[in-house]
Amino acid sequence: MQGKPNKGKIMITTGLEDYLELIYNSIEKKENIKAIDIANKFNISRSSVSEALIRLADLGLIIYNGRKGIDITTEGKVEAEKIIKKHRILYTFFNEILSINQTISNKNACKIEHVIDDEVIAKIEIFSNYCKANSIEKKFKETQND
Amino acid sequence: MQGKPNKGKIMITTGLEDYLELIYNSIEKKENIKAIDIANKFNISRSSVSEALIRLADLGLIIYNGRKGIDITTEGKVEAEKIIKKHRILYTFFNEILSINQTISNKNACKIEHVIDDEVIAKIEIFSNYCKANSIEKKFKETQND
DNA sequence: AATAATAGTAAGGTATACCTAACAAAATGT
DNA sequence: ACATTTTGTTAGGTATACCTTACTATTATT
Repeated sequence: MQGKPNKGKIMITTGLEDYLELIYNSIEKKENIKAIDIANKFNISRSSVSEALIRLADLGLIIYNGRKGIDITTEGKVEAEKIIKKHRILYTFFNEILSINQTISNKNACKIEHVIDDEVIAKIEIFSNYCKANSIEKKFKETQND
Repeated sequence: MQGKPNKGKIMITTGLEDYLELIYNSIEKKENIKAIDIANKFNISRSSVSEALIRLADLGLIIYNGRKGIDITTEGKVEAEKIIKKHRILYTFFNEILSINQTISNKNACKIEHVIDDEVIAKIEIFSNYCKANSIEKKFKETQND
């Protein structure tokens, strides 16, 4: 039922997706991400990260050379960007349309981004834009205060 | 990272939640659900269901006596109802507000219901009602056809 | 340069969620 | 009633995602 990576596609698990996301973001910020940073961020052991990085490298998503550093491949970037885009769309919907605080919006986006289908995400994005274009989120927020 | 049941609460895993949901719905419909029905529904083996039912019974959510039948406890009902409510709210939002077809709406509700927080679900419910009360979903749908 | 601290790996362990194969008990068909 | 099929259980196996402990290699401190 679980853990079974989906069909043919690359399809990595929730955990690996999270680690890849962090690697991508760090590299974008020109930060030199190391295995231990991932361990600290997600509160998992160094050895678990070690294994996970080897897996991501096996999947062709990163280039990993131990202490020499972690780099992301083109394919890895594409995957990471997909996840980050989902995250951003969900976060925006929760925070800006539903007026849910940043922490909860982020936490829920983090979990849902791994399971939601592209079609649904696409619709949420369009709908969020529609709401903003028509100030629906403002009108909705007003009904919430009374 | 994964599979780790959350904090103190009852907290069962995605798979167990799905099975409990089916058990609850079958009992509501006065159907006599058996282990094999669960196996067929979720495409898993009889032995996996056997284990899962023992686990649900250990958690106090069902009463399981092999061939003698599956029954749900009060606590199990409460848990199942929570999940089913989340499912319903998500399904309605996807299908009626975003105009996503029933199959995709259902599939995504099935996955998200296990990870979304109560606060977010509550807001989605209120927002869906607000949309319907103001025919926002109809106006949105019109912009989609052009 | 020598020592101490940090970072990564390896080995071995746990728990979960599946699986198949073999078996036993119960339900069903004739 | 007897044979067949169905259903559930057991035993043993796989893969994942964690863990701890011990070890090694590198980096920093003095």
